[in-house]
Amino acid sequence: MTENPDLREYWEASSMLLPSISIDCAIFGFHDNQLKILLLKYKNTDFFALPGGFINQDENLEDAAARILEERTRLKDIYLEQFYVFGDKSRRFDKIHHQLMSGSGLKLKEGHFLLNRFISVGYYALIDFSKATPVPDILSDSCQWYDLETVPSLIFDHDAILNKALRTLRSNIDEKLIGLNLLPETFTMNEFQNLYETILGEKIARSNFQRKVLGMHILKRLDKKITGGAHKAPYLYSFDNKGVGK
Amino acid sequence: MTENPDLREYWEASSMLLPSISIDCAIFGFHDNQLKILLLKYKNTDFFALPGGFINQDENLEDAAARILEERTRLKDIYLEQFYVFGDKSRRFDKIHHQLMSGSGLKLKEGHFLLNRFISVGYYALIDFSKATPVPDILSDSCQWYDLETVPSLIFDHDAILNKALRTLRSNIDEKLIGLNLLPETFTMNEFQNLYETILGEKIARSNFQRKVLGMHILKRLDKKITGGAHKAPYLYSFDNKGVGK
DNA sequence: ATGTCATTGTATCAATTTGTGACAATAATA
DNA sequence: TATTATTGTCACAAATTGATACAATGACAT
Repeated sequence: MTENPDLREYWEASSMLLPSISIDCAIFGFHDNQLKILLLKYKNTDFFALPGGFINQDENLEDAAARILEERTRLKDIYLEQFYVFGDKSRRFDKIHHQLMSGSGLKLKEGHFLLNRFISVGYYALIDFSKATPVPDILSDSCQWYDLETVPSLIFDHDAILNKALRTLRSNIDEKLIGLNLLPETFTMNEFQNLYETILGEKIARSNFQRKVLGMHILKRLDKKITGGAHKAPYLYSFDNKGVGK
Repeated sequence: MTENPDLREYWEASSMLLPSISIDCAIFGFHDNQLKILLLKYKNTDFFALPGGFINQDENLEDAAARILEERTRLKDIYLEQFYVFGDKSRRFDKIHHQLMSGSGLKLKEGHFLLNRFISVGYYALIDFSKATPVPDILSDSCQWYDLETVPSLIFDHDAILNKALRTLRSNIDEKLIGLNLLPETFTMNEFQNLYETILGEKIARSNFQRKVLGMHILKRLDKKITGGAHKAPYLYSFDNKGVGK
């Protein structure tokens, strides 16, 4: 039933993996003033999920998360942060897995490791949207960005996972210097403010925002200016990496 | 070599457990104006560790943490919070486990589950010191409170775990209403302030602290007063549980 | 070139929050 | 009844945050 050698490999790797543990990644990007989330769609189904994976026996948890992220985005050395562990006993998704597999023309043998209960470590990643190259995994036919406003509903308990990721993102917005990872190299104050407003879901007074972030001394003002519209040109900024942030 | 039936049971339960995953608990109490941590000392060794355990196949992660906590303190329904997952590949503690076991007159067979790599979910618990009854586990001869100022060094990576727990506790002090769980039913403003100062490791101006916490509207002032010393008697307070906290 | 336009950078003042110190009130003790 | 140490509260200063105003300035239209 499975002739594809990649699939075979995927299948038989389970003895190299730590049992019972998985990783799910909420990968955030920012584009067109919208916060985006990267989702997989399983082949021949309408099932969406957060990218995830497992941990190799000889791999650090952190490295496994980074690897999973790299596999879906082609990006290395990315800001990643644990946000929660999902460990309910209901996290045995055998029925859904059977459905997902049949979408790929596969049948899971009884006792297959995917049919077990998993405890999943949630990581969120913040990436520069323009640099990512979304790559579907072997069971999915698309890996795409979705506006957070209009996310489809997700399988497993991934709705809850995404929700928790978002709440953590919001509450970390100041201390974790989130802009640094979601914005491109250079950006205007306006773009930075839009990111804040989008994550927090509320408007911020322009002049106060400027005062606040300049007061943090994390920005370097570039003397160049941008060619925008019929109005005063804004400065460009970049983050001033003096030992801070990723 | 092992004749003790409890030990036998402990031994053979491993097939009921989720493999590769453990839980470690940093259990905090507050007494004599000191923040305390509950530690186990392994039998016939000088090895100290945070209380920990494993997750039953049919048990929620959260419930497992609560059970482990209850086993060491006899307390149910306690404030518990995840703070981090420790997942380095170096977390295979076979050598130390062999040493620990020989303290209990035991020898681990090759392939015993304890000799594998574990990923550990860290929980911290806040408890009312006066209500806890520390209970050693089957491999330890003491379960005792230690001043955080003078904690002995811990085995495995438990020093790092305790450290992370403390940092999380500090940064959560305001939003998580930590006093509610560490203080007895009723307490004076001074005791509350001492708790804050101890956790944060810094002095707070008395009048500001009072203004701040009263402004939170989480305290109920009890009209009674305490019999203290030769000075004005302070009010007693209790937490005003209007849907907040635990 | 010149004037118009929309947006930007900064200044200003009000409102709120936080830091510091002072002081009267008061249980227990002498 | 006076003394003492601590408590609850207030009053003011300093700092932070919120709201608004306004001059500066690229691009475009004329």
